[in-house]
Amino acid sequence: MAIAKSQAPTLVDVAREADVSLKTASRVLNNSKNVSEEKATRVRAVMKRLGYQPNALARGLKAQRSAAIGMIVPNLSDPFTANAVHGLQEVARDNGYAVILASSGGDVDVERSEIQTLVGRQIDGLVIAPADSRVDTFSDIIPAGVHIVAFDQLLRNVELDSVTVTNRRSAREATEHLTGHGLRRIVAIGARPHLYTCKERVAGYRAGMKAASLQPRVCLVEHESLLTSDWFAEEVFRLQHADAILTLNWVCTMFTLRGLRKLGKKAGRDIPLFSFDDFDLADMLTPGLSVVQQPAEMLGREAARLLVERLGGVEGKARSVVLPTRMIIRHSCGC
Amino acid sequence: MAIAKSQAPTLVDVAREADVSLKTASRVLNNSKNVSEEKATRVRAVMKRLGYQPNALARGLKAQRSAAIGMIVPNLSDPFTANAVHGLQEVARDNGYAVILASSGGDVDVERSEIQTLVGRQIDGLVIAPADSRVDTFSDIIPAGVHIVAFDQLLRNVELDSVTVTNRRSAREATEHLTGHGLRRIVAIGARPHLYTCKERVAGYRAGMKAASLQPRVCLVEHESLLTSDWFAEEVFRLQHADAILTLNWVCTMFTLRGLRKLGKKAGRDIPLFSFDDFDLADMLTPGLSVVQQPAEMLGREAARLLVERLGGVEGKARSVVLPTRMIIRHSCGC
DNA sequence: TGAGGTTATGACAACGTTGTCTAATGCGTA
DNA sequence: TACGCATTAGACAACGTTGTCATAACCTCA
Repeated sequence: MAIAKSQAPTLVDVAREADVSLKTASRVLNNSKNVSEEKATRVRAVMKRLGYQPNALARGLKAQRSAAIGMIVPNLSDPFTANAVHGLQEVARDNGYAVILASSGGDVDVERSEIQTLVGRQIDGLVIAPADSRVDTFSDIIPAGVHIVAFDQLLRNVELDSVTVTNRRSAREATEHLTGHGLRRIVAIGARPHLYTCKERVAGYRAGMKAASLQPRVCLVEHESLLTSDWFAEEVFRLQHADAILTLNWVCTMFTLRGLRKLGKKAGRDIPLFSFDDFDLADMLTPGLSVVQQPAEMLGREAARLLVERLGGVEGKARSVVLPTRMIIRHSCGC
Repeated sequence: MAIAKSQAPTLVDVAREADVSLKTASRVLNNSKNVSEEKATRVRAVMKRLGYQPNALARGLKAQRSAAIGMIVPNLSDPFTANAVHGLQEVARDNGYAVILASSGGDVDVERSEIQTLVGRQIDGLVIAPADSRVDTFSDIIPAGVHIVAFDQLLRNVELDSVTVTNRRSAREATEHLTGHGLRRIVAIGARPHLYTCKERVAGYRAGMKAASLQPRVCLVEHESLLTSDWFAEEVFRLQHADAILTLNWVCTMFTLRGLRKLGKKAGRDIPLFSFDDFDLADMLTPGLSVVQQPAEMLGREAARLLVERLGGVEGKARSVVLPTRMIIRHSCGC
């Protein structure tokens, strides 16, 4: 193991070594004016020699600003989320912010407690994919001055900066694509109906069905894990007589593919399927999955951008970034 | 928007409101002894009323301990990594640690600079999936007292706590499974040959081939993106006359599936394939992909556990946790 | 020559918390 | 009564940094 410093050097050490006052060393560190070139050079040399690294805790304490942002996601295992965090993290880093990650597991209470922890860490801003879109369950514990960006989901009755996709339109277009194939008993399958994305996508689906004068058939469950093969047999096939399926998020798609297979039905071949969220290898399934692709990484980048701008002093009312999705037509829809 | 505190209350505010000294309030906060039940109750009530949240920056500064750990990963978009971070984050949280996430993109220089940032943030420990296993490129910038856990990769000539899987044995078993099918010209395809995992898996593959008295055929590229269909046509088929393929990580598998398809060959059907890393829907491909499944989330949990134990005061020489993988035989291997 | 301004420098306090030390009180015991 | 000891309480300094202010040296121009 390489030689490690037994004690990390502080600015006081630097100042002493360079034979200047603490304040002068501080000025050099911050590139302030009013430091002679001679001393500045000397200080910089000492910093380099000692491997000096400013203490972000002390800085943050003094400046009332931690240069860190929090991000709360429901579940990092979802590729959509993982890619979003990836994008967010890059933009944050490029702007000098660290990202403290927390996951709520979709539970409002966990979410709340994670937020409190983050607030205690003096985050400058928070990007949150709310676990429940019905009410604002957290603004009351976030001090003024900590900016919030709602990610993916929106909250009712709250004006927050937000980043979302065209959920309603995308769902409608996907639905219309299916009705365009002459399919009539199209069943929309979604989960966590209290989420904004779910509601919007259902609304888009309904609009698409209505446009084709078809009766909507919505099957929602509280949690994706309820999408078992038995459930499909009963709800989707016996009750709704499905002749096509629209899944409203990635996890639903997973469970649907598995549930159908257990019933001996192959998605796309035996029953047309359109789904939300693209993922690696969706194109390698047979038939390839037709999907509404969400720009996950870009969503993360935009969330970071909004937040960084706010932290940089941008004022004004809440801004909403709505990114378009992309329909990727493969073959599972019947094409 | 709910009413937000115009200014987050400090312990001084709490003490004043409760009419006790700052120190007494501090004692209550930390459940120290020597506080009368009466004052303790009063202080706790005030804390609750004001929504007091301790300032982690100040605490960390005083205690020389931030209760945060850093994690550096090459790429969060890889499901293996995402799941690992997920596991790590949970265990860290349950032990009172926040996770600051950084990604290196597999670049040693980026890695180094990210580490310096994290060190500046006074992280108590670091979990790192090194971007290059050849040399220790970072221990010199990490102060003594900051514990390190090597994740997934190992470093040469360095004794660090580490969490890895049985790379060599798993690769050997996968290889032997293929040779067991009577396949002879099995080509191993890997990327980033400087990584420990790659070397180990290649070694395991060689052992497996040797056991069957077969000539090893190793095709390594610097980066997965070089695995184009042209490359496959030339390297794998024209030069090596492959009659089966073993891919050594998830990204390789992605590129291989795509590259083969462009050549009009279907992995598993036209040419047997075994691969490292399971992923969602690997079972839904036709044929289902036979894989070496890595316990990604558990790896993350173990890394966090090792680190938390060290931070809790566990001494002694470096500990290596090696987790077993699981062979999931579907049909792409020829079964 | 001297008033007024600019530049370079450092002493000191403060951010919010906790460790150290001292003080005051009550109580049991010689 | 007087002493020691345990308990409770608070004053103060310190963690590492930066903002505020004071000071000294050096200009410039009348």
